[in-house]
Parts: sequence; C-alpha cells; structure tokens
Amino acid sequence: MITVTLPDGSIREHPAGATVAQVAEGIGPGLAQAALAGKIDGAAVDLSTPIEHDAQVAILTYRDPEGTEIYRHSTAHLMAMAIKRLWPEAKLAIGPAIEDGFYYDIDMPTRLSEEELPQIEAEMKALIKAKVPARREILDRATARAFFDQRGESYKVEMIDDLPDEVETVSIYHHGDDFADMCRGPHMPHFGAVKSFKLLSVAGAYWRGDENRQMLQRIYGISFPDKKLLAEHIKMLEEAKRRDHRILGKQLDLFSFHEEGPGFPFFHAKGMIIYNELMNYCREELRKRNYQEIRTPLILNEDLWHRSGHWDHYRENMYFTKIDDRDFAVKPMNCPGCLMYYKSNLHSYRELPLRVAEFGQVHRHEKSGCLHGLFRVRTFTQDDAHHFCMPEQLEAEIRGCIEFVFAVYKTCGFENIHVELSTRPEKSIGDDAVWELATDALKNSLDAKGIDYQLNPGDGAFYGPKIDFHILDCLKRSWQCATIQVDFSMPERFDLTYVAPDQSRQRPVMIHRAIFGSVERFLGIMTEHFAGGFPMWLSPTQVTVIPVHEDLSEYAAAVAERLKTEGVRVHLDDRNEKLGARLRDAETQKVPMMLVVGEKEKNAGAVNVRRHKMGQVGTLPVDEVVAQILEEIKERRIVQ
RNA sequence: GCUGACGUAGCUCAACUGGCAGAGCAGCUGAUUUGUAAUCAGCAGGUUGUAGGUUCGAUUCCUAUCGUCAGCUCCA
Repeated sequence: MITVTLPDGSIREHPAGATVAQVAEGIGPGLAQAALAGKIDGAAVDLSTPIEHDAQVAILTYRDPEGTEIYRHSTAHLMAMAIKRLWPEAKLAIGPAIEDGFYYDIDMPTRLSEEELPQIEAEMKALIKAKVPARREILDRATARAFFDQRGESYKVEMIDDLPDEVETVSIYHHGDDFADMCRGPHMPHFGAVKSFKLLSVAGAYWRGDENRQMLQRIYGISFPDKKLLAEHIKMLEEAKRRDHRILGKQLDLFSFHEEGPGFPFFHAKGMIIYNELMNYCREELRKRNYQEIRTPLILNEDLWHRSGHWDHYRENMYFTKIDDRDFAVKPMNCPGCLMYYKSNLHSYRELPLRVAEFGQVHRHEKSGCLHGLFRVRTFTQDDAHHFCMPEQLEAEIRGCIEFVFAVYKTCGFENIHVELSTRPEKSIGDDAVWELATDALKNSLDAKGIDYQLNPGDGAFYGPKIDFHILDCLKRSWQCATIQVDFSMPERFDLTYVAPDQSRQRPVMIHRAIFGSVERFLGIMTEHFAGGFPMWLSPTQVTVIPVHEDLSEYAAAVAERLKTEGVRVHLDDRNEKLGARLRDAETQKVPMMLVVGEKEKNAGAVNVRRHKMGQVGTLPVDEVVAQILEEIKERRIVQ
C-alpha cells in the first residue's frame, strides 16, 4: 500500500500502482467525472498514470487553471486530428492553449477559410462521439525523430532537433490508431471529455514567430466543459464587438479614418470635446502637482536624433523631410525637445525636482498591418512629462508619479490595474550601480505604496528600468498605458547639468512618464470601457431637454438656457417628432441625462429626469437638477 | 511588411451561374402636435475603392493597386 496525500492535507491509502483516476474515484464519483488529469508531487500527469510510491496527489479539473489549459490543449489535439483526417498532407507545427482558447499552426497546401471551419468542427464532433482515447508513449530522441520523419512531420522533427542536448526522451500522444503528436502532456483520457467547443477564426502566423520563415495557417478555437459556458463566451465576444470603439466612434460621430491618411485619425467635433476634457482634467492635475507645461516643435534637425540615439534605434519608425536642403525628422518622441528646453537655461539644485509636461504630438511609421482604430495609429498625442531631479530625489518623484497614475485611473473609472516592473536588459548602457539605484527606486516606491507587481527581468529600456501600468477594462482585456522610466542615458548624451550647493556641476537624473500614454488610445479604451456611455463630464452632449409638445418649447428653451449659462453642454430637442422618437435618439447617442418637460413640470418649475439606460428617475425642481448636474460634472462622477 | 478575407448610397446591408444596381435608417419637402426607445407620405441620393484586362455585356471573372478587417511581427 502507498499513502496518497491530497491538497487539503487528507491522506488516503491505495495499492501501489493505483492510477490517478482511481484516486479520483476514491474521493467521489463527481470528481472522477470532472477529472481531466492529475498532479503527482507537483508534476502534471495523465489520469492513467500509476502512482508507485507515497506522494502528494492532486486531481485537476476544468476549474484549476492548469486543468483549463489541459482541456484546451486536448481540444487543440482533437482539432489537429480532425484536420489530418480531412487533409492527410497537413503538417503540424505547434498547438498550445492560450489565454482564451487554443490554436494550432498547420502547414498545408489547401488554403483554409472560415467556410472550412464547420467541416472541421463536424469531424471533431465525430471524434468526440467515438471517444477516441489518448495514449502516452515515451520514445528516445532518435526513435521519435525517425517516427515523425517517416510521417513527414518536418516541424516536429525540427523541434526535436532543437531540443537541448540533455533531453534524452520525448513523449508522444497517440489518439486512436492514426494520429500522433509530440507533446509534453498531460491530456484528457479521451476526446469524449470535450463537451463543447467552437472554432473561431483562421489567420496566418509565422513559424516560430519569425517573419522570414514559413507562413503557417493558424486556426483559433475555444472549448468548455459545458454548453452554457460556451454560450456565455460567445456572448462576451459579441459584447466586445458591440463596444468596439471603431464602431462606436462612427455611431457617436467622434472620429473617422480615411484612405487619404491611413493611421491618421480625424477628430470630429464630438470626439474633440472628449479629447479636450481629458486634457483639461490632466492640466488641472498638472497644476496641482507643480508641473510646468511646454510645447516643442514637431520637426527638428536630424542631427538631434543622431545625438539622442533615436537614429540608431528608432530610424525605421521615423518620418524624414528636407528643409532648405538640410535633413529634418518628424519627432517620434518628445524627450529630445524637452532636453533642448532644459539646456536653454542654467539650472540650480534649488529648482529640482523640475517637472516638465508636454502634450506632444508624435508621428511614428507603424507597419500598415498593425494599424487598429485609435489603438494603433501613426500619429498620437502623448501626455508626456520629464522630471529632472537629484539622485536622492528619485524615489519621491517616482512615488509621486505612481500616485498620479492611480488618481487619474480612478477618476476615469479603471479600478483594476496591473503593474509590471521591467529590469535591465542584456543590451543596455550605464554601470551596474546606477541600474541598481534606479531599479531599487522603482521597487521601493511600489513597495511603499503596497502595490503588487509582476517582475519582468530584462524587459527594461536600454537606458533604464521602467514600471508599466496595464488597465483592465470591463471585459478583462489588458491595455498598457502609463509608463514610468528612469533614464540616466539622455542626461549624459546631452550633457545636462545643474549647479550644486558647492557650485559644482552635477548630472541630474531624468524620469520619463506618461499616464494616458496616448490620449487617442486612452480615449478609445474609455469608449470601449463605457460602451460609449461616457460619464457626464466627458459626454459631448451632457443633457438633452425635450419638451413634450411644441407649446412647451419656450419653457424647455429656458431650462436649456439656464444650463448653458452654467457651462453645461446642453441640447434642446424640440423637433417635430414624437417624444418617444426624441428619447430614442438621445438614448442611442448615449446622452447621460434627458430632461422631459410637459405641462405638469412647467407649472411646478420642474423637469422630469431620465438617465441613459436607467430610465426615469423622477420629477425635480429645476434648481435642484441644475445643482446636481453641476456637481456631477465638477466631481467627475461616474454614474452607472 | 507578411498571410488570408473583404470593399455596393452618409450608415447598415441586398442584387442567382456575367444580363436594366435595390432596401431600411439618416437627409430634404410636406402632413401630423406628440408624456418616456422609431408618426405618415413624397423626393433626392451611385463612375459598385481605383486603374487595367476578358466579354456583345462586368458589382459579379482575371491582374495590379489603395484601403479595411482577422492574425503574425512590433508597440503608446
């Protein structure tokens, strides 16, 4: 007998050689049913794996993150098998589980399109019905290589060849008699366990992500242990589509794109209101936090970009032009301009920390295939700022930046923020002591604020470490926006100095930070986050006043005028349309508040309040409503 | 940039195997005077992304090109 210790600490006795599946059965029939794989002493294994000695054993179900991965991975195998049956000449590359589903990269002469997906799905269903079993086999390297070579699976052969020398054996999963794939496993015992799945899309993908290598066909799919979960997932995808800022931008008349300027957004009047409100808010915060604001030119002499290192590192993304036969470049970043500003005066230590902000419009040549609404454009405005400080001020400055980021995100409705700290990459400049100082400053600042973060070793910029802030929107999608970078390189390259108390010239440290990142992108993210129903302070139209019929236009106009005098963006809709139609228009344009006025309201000096998506709130005196509206705007309140 | 799909009225989408380019919404004109998500009627709206080609005839087939979308790569 052996002793099996379960995750909850309970202990069970089993005969030696009992399988993980038998342990699951011993615990209960429900668990045995839900079991996908197991863990023996922390190592993931198949259910059929025998336990030979005393061990820690865990049963993995879909609910475990690892179980989910196994579930999806097995579905990827299922899809690969179906494809091999339909197109035996197909060669398999890789097919992992991913964050929301799985994919398989396949090389085959037939061009797949979405139309072939149902055919593959039908084949998969047949394999599920047949409950095709999985069998694991361990082969030594040479045998495995010969096995795949003989089957013409050249990608698998390449993977085996690329394995580190110390790897002696390779595991293979056989599904049924005619399908095999190299795989670490574990896998579900048979395809019957796949209860519900859907293939979503086909796209090209490079073998090993290298654009110089073979383009493969990638098929994406998703699978769930129950139909309801699949239905929910599909609904979520539709919800995301409904919130797409590119579609809402059109519907709400916020911005547009044209063939004449691919990747260069046109901001319409309504989009401009939101854009300016975001900037106004940001400027208010800048004042509170003792920043000064500057503005530097869009085009500067090319020499500057040689000096800054951008020509070496960023040339591909830059636009160049000639003025009077001299070479110029359109700025892709604002820092060199800011450095010119710093250098235009002598600075005393008394001035530090110096906080210099710039809403700088930058241009970057992005590859045509990357462009994506406002999320990926060729020109955008950074809410940029550079802090120049003494080394001993670094930490306090970083803390200030972190506080700034969180304050702005809170106001904008983002509560879930994921923070990452990236440290020194292999290719970098500066000495270790300086890097350590900078990294510690970032780390200490995060710790002092009690912020959890993910460490990305070696992911920093070549000139310094950085903190990135990722916003999680309502659909749990993550967007990198804010960044705080410590930079010792630029002050060096541009020979920045300040005068120290002893009259010596000292080198300041530079912090580079952005909060929205790109104002355009941030606007796009907010559009999706609020599904176009912006908080009142941002809404292009904040209030629509609707008289029930024409005789009440005068009273409605007076209400509207009152709001307008108070600075509210108000619209009087006294068109010759039915009340319902005008309300519908206001609702589809996502106006946060509608004030309906009829005889009753007129006589009482009141309005009937209706809020976007919430319906009627009630009848209130005009004074009270005006006060509420003003307060909601001033407080930048989010009402949902 | 690469692979694939797509491009028809301001918007959303029709148009069989190549045979007179159509609808809803929006717009304009008129009627209707409205109590919480679409009042009715009429009118107007097009070089079918662009440039070639095949054909008696091309929105439809072919080539090129531009753009968009899904990915890959890259990034704010």
